[in-house]
Amino acid sequence: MKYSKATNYALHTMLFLVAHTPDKPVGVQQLAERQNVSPTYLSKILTKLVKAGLIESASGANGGYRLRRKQEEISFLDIIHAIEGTASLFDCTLDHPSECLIQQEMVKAEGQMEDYLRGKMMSELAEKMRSWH
Amino acid sequence: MKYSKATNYALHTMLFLVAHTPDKPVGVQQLAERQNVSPTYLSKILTKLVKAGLIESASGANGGYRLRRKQEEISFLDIIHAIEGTASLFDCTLDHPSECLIQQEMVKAEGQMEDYLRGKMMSELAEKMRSWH
DNA sequence: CAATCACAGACTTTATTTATCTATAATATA
DNA sequence: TATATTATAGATAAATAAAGTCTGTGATTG
Ligand code: SF4
Ligand code: SF4
Repeated sequence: MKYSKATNYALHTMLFLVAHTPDKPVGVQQLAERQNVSPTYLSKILTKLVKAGLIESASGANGGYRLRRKQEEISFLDIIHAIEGTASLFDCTLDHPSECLIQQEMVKAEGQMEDYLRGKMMSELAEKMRSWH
Repeated sequence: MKYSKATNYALHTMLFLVAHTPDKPVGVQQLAERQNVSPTYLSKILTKLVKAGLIESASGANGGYRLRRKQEEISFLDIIHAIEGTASLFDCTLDHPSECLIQQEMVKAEGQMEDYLRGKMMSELAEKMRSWH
């Protein structure tokens, strides 16, 4: 079990957009270079973020991506859910999974992780960034 | 990102071993039937649990698997780590991941889930089982 | 109109997971 | 001791998922 590289790309892109000057859209090419990933692939990932309402895109010259919400309203969980989906990490494969005890505990455990990620906003990260980089 | 089916099999097997009469080893055939999985495949999974020291195996007639520790000393996390490994769920693929802020937060989030799983013992589950099944 | 950009879908490649098959080693018991 | 029974190991195959490419289309700017 691993987070996908797509999630990694998405998180780093969001962090960059947050740290970057607001309002001016950033093209996928620039974003892709920083992460050593092909623009077309990154584009596919960012489209998911667009559909999730986290960023917005502008076609044409001087187009690109920019934040849609304020950075203090974007959580890690928002981004991760946009990429990985919201399904549970654990699926009881047996026939009566609706009341599966194991399943229940696994979901609770996952909930702990999600709670943390839900509370972790991009603004906080950007703050730390500024004092380091 | 999903937990593997192997983890599911391992957890259910452990739960069965805990709920079952202690001391008498249980063969992989019996364990496999309950979960609709091939004995050889399950065997491979259980061997990981053996190597992790959670259960022990006995060859030959009347052989099989039995718990090695007391059930109140076996946590969900023990089982999951035995199957999935202990590596972090998130790998920053960029060049300076040692001090990656994103990585740090992801590891913390994962730690929340692990804390829950570390505290969840098989004995507690077996308890609930008894009052249901 | 021409250049620039995002989007969509088909496709390929690579990696991982799941599962099978076969042969070997250990053990009980008849 | 011989035989049946059971776990283990390793090679391999099949299925699934993730990662990445390619190409064409549509929107926007200037
Ligand atoms: S934990 Fe109990 S209820 Fe859930 S699938 Fe396993 S046996 Fe069934
Ligand atoms: S979060 Fe900052 S330090 Fe970490 S990889 Fe991204 S840019 Fe580098």
